[in-house]
Amino acid sequence: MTSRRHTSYDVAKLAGVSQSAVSRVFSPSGSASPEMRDKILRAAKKLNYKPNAIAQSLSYGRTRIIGMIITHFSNQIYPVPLNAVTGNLMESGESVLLQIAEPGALGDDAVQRLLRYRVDAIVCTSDLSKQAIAHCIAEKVPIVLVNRKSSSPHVDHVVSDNFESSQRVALGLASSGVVKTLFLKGPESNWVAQLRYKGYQKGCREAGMPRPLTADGQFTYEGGYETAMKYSDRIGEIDAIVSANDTMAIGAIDALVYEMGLSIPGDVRIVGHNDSPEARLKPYQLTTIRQPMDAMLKKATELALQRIENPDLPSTDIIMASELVLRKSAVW
Amino acid sequence: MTSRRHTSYDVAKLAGVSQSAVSRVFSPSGSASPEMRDKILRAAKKLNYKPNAIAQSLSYGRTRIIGMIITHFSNQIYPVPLNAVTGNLMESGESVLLQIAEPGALGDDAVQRLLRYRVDAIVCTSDLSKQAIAHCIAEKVPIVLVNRKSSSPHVDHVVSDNFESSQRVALGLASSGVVKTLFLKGPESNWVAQLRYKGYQKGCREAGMPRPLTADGQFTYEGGYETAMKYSDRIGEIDAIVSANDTMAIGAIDALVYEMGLSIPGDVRIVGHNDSPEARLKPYQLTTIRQPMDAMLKKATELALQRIENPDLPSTDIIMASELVLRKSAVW
DNA sequence: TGGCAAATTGCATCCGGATGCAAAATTAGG
DNA sequence: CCTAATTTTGCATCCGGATGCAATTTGCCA
Repeated sequence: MTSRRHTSYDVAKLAGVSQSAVSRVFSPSGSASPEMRDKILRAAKKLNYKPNAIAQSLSYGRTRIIGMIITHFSNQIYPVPLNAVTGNLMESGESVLLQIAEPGALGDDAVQRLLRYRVDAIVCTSDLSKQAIAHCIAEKVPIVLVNRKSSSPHVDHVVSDNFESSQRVALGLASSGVVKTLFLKGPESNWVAQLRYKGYQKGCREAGMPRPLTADGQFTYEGGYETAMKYSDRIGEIDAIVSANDTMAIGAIDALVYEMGLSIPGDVRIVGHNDSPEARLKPYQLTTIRQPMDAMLKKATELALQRIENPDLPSTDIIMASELVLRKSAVW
Repeated sequence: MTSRRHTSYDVAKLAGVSQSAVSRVFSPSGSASPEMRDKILRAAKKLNYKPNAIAQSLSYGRTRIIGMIITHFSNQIYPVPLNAVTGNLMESGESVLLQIAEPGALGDDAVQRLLRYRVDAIVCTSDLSKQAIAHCIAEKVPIVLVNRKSSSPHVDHVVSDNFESSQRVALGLASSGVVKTLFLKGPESNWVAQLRYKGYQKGCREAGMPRPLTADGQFTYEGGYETAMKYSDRIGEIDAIVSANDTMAIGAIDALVYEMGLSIPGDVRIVGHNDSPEARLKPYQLTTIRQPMDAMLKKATELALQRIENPDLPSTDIIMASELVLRKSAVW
């Protein structure tokens, strides 16, 4: 089989018509007579012709590609329901060009690469520099940040109510008699981690609880595990541990229950954030805050698609309500 | 700011040279005098010009994009270390166009979309029809299957030793005195699931164990959980449960330990496959088979890149050794 | 059946860079 | 200092489709 890639010219020649006719038959905006359409479609089928999306992009001025930047956490994939994104986009005929950013770092390189491919928009769950965002704006590429914040007025945001939900955790715990707590923080540089911490502090103040003890668990299992071990002698004074994500909470539980022989929620209550898959497992039954990541990403892609159509829309900030998932590890 | 997208023509005009000069300065193969290079780079910087990758693709005949098709499992992201792929590719200047296929279905649509974008190669962890593969071959797009098998001689494969590793599980269990076992199967249509089942059966035969009982858990937590519950009255006769993936094994453990009050490995031993993140958690400590998914994907992208350079290489089948991870749930 | 509007089709050009070829400029050698 | 070899640079064209415009055909109605 000597087949090379067939083009609209090949189809045109085979069907005995002009290239523009072929183009028109394959374009929703073009029209053609029934016989012509028929002739061309037959020829196209024979050659297994499909329009070259790259060439289309070049003349159409749109690639129908959405750039997506996600962070991966050390040895664990960032639990982004990617299918929420791609599923949503596939219906509108868009594809996803993926970039993965290191957890701490800025996704600036990723942005550059995406811009070079002239993606129609960028959905990003990673930190970006002001400059990177400025580039997107200058090139008029809409950008939607998911659970991140930028000060630029030209950027859409989709976030969950991180501050308020953590605040409510404090109030809830207080209502069940908890007084002394330990808060497991995420990385300083992480906006979400900070909000959850601040929100929890505020909640403690409002509830009349003392300032929580705090420790930095870097969002990792080991961070949670080791923090718990470090507090082993003082654990008696602590009524509850609140963790900025589930991974650290799971680590802490493993230390408390399986190393120190404590029982949960009997000796200590635990609350996490994110409702990750482990949280619902029988040995944990972790009370946690579920952010509707699925819906958030779906919304983010919708916003992106909207803004592609209508670039001058005022920028939108969407805050989606998290849901408290009360399981056995802490109840109120 | 009225900025539109700047092109090589804009840069050329600003620098007072021809467009081809600009192109040459930005192309590794092109050469230019130092002053020209300087003038152009200055102008380019002023306009923040970067070559349009789409336009480059069109004339270069390569997109520098790798298509990737992954499956997602119901409510859980397929645990593909995507960063293994993208990290590897980023170094060679390639990007990833992502498609997500439904678990059962064939990724044929995904292939079509990728072909329309003229990706340089496809890496796929999903099932594909013969026809889809034929299309790739006809269009001379290299395709690498990860943990799947096709009969086509033009396709590269990277798989783990699914059959042999499951076989070894049987021998290992037998050596520790296990006789009667239950095997938790994955979906019929899944090639990996089948191999693990067959391998385990073979191992049983070799070890002189009776044929294992079998149940279909569809690779899901619920599948494992419910199967275990169903066998609750006969669980006394069973020495060990072997599961074709960890998710089902975890489900089974939750049922056995937290519903039926059994102890592991005291009453039943459990073995899983995949070494998923949950497997190492304290309450499970699941003995499992770890396939080097990271290395497999890395190898797959390497193969793809190689074949892009040299399409006539004989096709390669790589089988990577899995590793037995002995934890508490079963020891030998 | 003539005449005009509407639909069909093809031609030419554009999208943004890459590159073969030839003209112009530089360098080297005698 | 002049010619030949070499480098630098620009012109023209190509990659594969989309589309405005004009030419051609078809259809409709009087």
